[in-house]
Amino acid sequence: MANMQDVAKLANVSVTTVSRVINNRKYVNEETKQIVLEAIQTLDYVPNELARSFYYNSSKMIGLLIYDLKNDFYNQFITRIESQLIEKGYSLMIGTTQGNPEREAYFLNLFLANNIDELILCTNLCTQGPLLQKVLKLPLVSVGRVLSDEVSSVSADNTSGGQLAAQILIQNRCREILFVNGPKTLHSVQEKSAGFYQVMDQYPEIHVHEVILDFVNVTQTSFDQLFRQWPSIDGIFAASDFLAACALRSLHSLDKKVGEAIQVIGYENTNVCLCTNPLLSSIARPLEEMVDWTTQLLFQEVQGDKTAPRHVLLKNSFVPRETTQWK
Amino acid sequence: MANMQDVAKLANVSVTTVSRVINNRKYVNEETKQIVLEAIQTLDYVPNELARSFYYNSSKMIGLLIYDLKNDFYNQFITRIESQLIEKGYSLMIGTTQGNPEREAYFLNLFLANNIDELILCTNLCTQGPLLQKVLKLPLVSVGRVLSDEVSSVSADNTSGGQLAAQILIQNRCREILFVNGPKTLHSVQEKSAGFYQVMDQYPEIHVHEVILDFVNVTQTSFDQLFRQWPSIDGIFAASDFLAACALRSLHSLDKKVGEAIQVIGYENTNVCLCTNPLLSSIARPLEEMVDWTTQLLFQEVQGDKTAPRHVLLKNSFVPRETTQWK
DNA sequence: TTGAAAGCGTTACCAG
DNA sequence: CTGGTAACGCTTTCAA
Repeated sequence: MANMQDVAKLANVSVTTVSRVINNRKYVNEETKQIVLEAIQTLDYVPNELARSFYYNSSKMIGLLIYDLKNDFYNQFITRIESQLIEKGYSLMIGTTQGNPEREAYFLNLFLANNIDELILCTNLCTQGPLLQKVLKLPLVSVGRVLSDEVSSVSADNTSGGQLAAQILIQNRCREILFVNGPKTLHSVQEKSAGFYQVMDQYPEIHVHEVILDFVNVTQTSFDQLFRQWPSIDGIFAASDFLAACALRSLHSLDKKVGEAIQVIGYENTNVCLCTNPLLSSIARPLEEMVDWTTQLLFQEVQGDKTAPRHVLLKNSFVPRETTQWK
Repeated sequence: MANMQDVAKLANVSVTTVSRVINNRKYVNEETKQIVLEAIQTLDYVPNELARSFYYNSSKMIGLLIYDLKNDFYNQFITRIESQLIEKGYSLMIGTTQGNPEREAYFLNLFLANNIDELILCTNLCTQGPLLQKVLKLPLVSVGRVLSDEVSSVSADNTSGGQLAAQILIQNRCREILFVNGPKTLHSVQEKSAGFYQVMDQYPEIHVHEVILDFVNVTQTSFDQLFRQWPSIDGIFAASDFLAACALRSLHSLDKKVGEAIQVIGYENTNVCLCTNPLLSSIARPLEEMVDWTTQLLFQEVQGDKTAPRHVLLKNSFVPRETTQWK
């Protein structure tokens, strides 16, 4: 691969001049510029970004740590934020932890060693000790959860999500509700519950059955049993769309009219909602707003304002589809 | 951030010695080593990977260009291959083209400028001219499609996928089949059709209705009309799982017993299959094999054997679920 | 077993 | 407007 020296030699100028041409600096004669550009063309010269990053000790890279790539929300998040970062001349380095502490440490070290300029966290951190200390020195933003007071964050208010679901079910005149919750250890689950019951507690005449199911290891049969146990359920709030999808299959085999005799609301508005039968109504996080805030906080931090972490909390919204009736 | 000099100074040795310690070279006294390691500890020193890459003119990075992150198959692909590459000391730099030629060029240039060591292509390329020339000089492997004779590739034989679907439907005694195909411009679609008809043409008594639908802009209503037009359809082969999911919703509203009165087979075995009602049977690509071959070809190429591109063609398999009956 | 110095490709500074 | 040179952090070679 040709380098700046080669170009300089061919164009009969100094490397300094070549550098000036490449970076579009002033103080270079138009004619000289043309000669240099030609030389660049004929040599197929590409500036070595590695050398440049090395010199500036800044890679123009932003690390993004995430649990995995399966999540629809974070997929859309990545797509949108990547476009915004490209515009600012940055690109994304993505690491998936898979819930594996070693992978987490591996990627954090990789990010650090590659001098990423900023860090976006889309997952919980289990790293401790010196590595964590180094990470916390970076400008960073946590997305979807508040990690600590010191780390800026952008998240959606799960409490409002729970409230919203409760309100919709009540509006739709449900009287006996199945609340399919996730593991209580998750902070998001706790918030969701809190919001849900905040509203429900105002309606003592409405009965709520709460049940805790694993988000991934669910099958239709888990629900078959529940519906046999409580046959007069007329509303369901599921803590994930996948959970809701399983419920729908069970309801179908029991010949219940979903959207009429029984209302179902999922959570997170993933692509699952577009494949179920009937199409699943769900609670959605404000994607665009979250991305825009993340970008803003990120570059606010990079301005050196590392002393003032901010926590942005946004509202969820309801996306009606076929599993809820609405006027 | 501390650098090697700082460590050397603190440990009262030369940078050379520090370098030796870091890289676990021999010819360094055990005591000296301990002193250096301590210095590294106290200074929180992290070797600057950028400087190292710069020196070696190799980033230990592998570029991966992909259409987007929504695809379940490629998500799993990335997850698995990333683990294999990490083991070999490489990491992944991911670029999503979104079908945008500018984005494609942007990422290819980014990869080139960052001296990626190898390239994995999980999408078609529309880049031409000098950029393409530079890209083709890299060791690269195309996944999912044969790009050209000169580029090694790993893909699944869509012809076999089409054959497989036809065989299953016939085994299950379908007599009037709806073949919901995608746009003929796609190479994969052509292959699939070829395989499907290769088998079907041997059974003149079976009737096939072929219909071409857009993979993404489909709704249930597209199917409502088709089933009204051909009410005695008893088998469906859809060119994508999403297409099949839409068909299922339509069948449901028409009260057809799926899996009994009518058999449905999707394509690609995405997570969609786990959300439909009933659960969708589908044709799957051999993920593990594809990843393993990709890794192998990649490192075969990097050994300098750039002159002998190989094309690996693997077989698809059938994943039975609830939309097909089977003994 | 250790260290001094050259070199990787680029940019910034200072002289001309 | 142009060019020489130091500097960025690390590895390697060669000499001690």
